[in-house]
Amino acid sequence: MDAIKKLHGRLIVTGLYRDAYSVSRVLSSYAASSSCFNDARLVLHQIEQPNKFIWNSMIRGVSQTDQPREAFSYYNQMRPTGSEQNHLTFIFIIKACERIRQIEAGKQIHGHIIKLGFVSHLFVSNALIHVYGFCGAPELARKVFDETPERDLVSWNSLICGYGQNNRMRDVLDLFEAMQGESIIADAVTLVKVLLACSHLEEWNAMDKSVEYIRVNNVTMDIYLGNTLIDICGRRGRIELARRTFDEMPERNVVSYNTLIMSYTKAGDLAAAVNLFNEMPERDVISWSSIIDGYSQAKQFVRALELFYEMMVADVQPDEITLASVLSACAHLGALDVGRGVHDYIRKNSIKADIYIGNSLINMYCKSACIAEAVEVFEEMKEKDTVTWTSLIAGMAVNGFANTALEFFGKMLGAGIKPSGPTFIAVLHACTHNGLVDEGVQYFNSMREYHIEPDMKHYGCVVDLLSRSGKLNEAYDFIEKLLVPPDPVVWRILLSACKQNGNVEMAEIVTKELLKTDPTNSGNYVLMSTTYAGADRWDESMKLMTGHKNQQAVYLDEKVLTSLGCERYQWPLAPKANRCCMHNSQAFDFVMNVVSVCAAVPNNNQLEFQKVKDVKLFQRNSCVNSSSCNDVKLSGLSGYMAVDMAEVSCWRTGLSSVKGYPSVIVNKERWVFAKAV
DNA sequence: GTAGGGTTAG
Repeated sequence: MDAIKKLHGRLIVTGLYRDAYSVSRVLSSYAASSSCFNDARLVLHQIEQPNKFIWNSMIRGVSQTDQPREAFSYYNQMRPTGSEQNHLTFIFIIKACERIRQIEAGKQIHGHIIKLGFVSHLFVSNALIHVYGFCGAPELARKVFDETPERDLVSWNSLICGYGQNNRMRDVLDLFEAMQGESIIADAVTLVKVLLACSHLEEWNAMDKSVEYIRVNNVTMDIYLGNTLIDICGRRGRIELARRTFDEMPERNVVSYNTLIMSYTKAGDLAAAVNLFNEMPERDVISWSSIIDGYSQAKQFVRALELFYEMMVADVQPDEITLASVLSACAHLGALDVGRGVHDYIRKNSIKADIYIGNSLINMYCKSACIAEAVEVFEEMKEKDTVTWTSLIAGMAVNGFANTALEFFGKMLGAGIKPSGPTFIAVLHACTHNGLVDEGVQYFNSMREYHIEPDMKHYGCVVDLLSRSGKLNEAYDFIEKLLVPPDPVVWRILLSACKQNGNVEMAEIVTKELLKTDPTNSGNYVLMSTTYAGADRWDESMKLMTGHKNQQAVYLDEKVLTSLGCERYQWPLAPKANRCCMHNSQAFDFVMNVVSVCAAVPNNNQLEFQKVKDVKLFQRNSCVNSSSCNDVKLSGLSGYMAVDMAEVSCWRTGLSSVKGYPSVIVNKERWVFAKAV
């Protein structure tokens, strides 16, 4: 382009700028580059009688800018100046129709083409086939295709692309068949569309045949075809075939790498994805988004955020897809500060705030207990779907706004938004946290009216609902009457309610049930043991505990303990002791209690999150029982928070279930039980 | 002097 500018300058200096040939070369080069299109406009103004070459250059050029509509203005200026359109004029103006996606414009141009006798021009009719397919009228494309006297491979491909564009996958495969009937050899372009159609229709036989076709007919495996093959192999879980395709491709580009990275993360092979990411010669926004998403899928949320920072440092602009993924990582971590930063970034950089971004923001704010901000985002959203409503209702339900949650559920139904399974989980949580037992049961019974089949999570919610209000017998009967075998989680919810209610008898019955199906889960022993402890039956409690071997040393800094609010407990630690031995699931219990204490500090988010951060530090040195964590998530026990290996998210609540909750800790010598003060 | 068809993320 510098050379063109130089040439332009010389023309002006030497007075040759009126020389039609030289000037048109300069104009054509300017026009072909969308960043220099304005220079083309200026040059055009200097030309008294632009010829068709110049008009064509302008039409082609402007179609590629963000003002493709202007192409019609140049097209309409052609005739009065005495220059006539040629076949290229039509090819270029049809591209402009495609850019603005207006079929009416295409039809109008089609009329001109017929009038001026260009329909029989192969490239022109191919362009027509393509524009009709692209603008949602594959029938019209077909009509041009059928009526045209001459066809080539591009005619077939254009028609096939039109069907593909309009999700007419079956027609794509039919046309491929028809091609073979006419002994036309397909090329890479055809095969890209055919393979995608097979993948959409999950026609694996047809797909294998198409791959065979490529081999038999020596179809060139170019970048597009290779990338497509990697993609669909990856989606189908045939990761080794995807890799082989990648390795055998004569040429690769950033899409090849991105596609294979996504195949790996989908297959759960994060290490391979990371290796590939590190090997990439260049990375675009999709590369970064894919690897960030890969870390999130592997639940490595901290690492996901680190990659996001690296992306910013590498000066790659994140888009709405990246940011939605980053917000989800923030939500998992309860990283409110980062989440707010992302929200700011979205506003300041006019990132397209689509429904995914809105939903992610709501989720992030709700997981950070910032319901007011979640509502603000909700109200700003132009379009809302089931996820939008459900996220907000769930956030309200577990953050002490149960009534508002139910009110919003009513509004959701009123707005004609279909509730989903998770919506009912949220609604049942709201009832549980508000003691609305009968209403909760009614909601549960109404699920089938919305064609939603309750699953184990819903059963868990109902058990939680009944047992939290002391209806342990009803909860037990409910479990007994289930038509499917109850998940251990469901029993465990009841068991922990027995503990809360000090109902040792039922706890023993439930534990017996639990040990039948889930004997290796240390959480079961802990719950029963602490139930005994709560009833001052220390011998039985100790026996259960020490009989279980899975012990692990964890390091507890006294300062950390104090900063965690542990002074609320009677710590049997020697004054200078800085470590103690803790059972896996006691470590879990410990975290639970501590976070509950944090959660009970009203209106002090900052304090709360500071503490949660420390809990994370603590957690890193311990082995927290992850199945217990899932139980917590499901049941909303212990102050409505969730803990798991890689995350701590803390939801504040007005209730404090801490009081009277026995905490089990241990000193160097022996297990000691301490009761909450 | 200017030409037509295809691939990746929630």
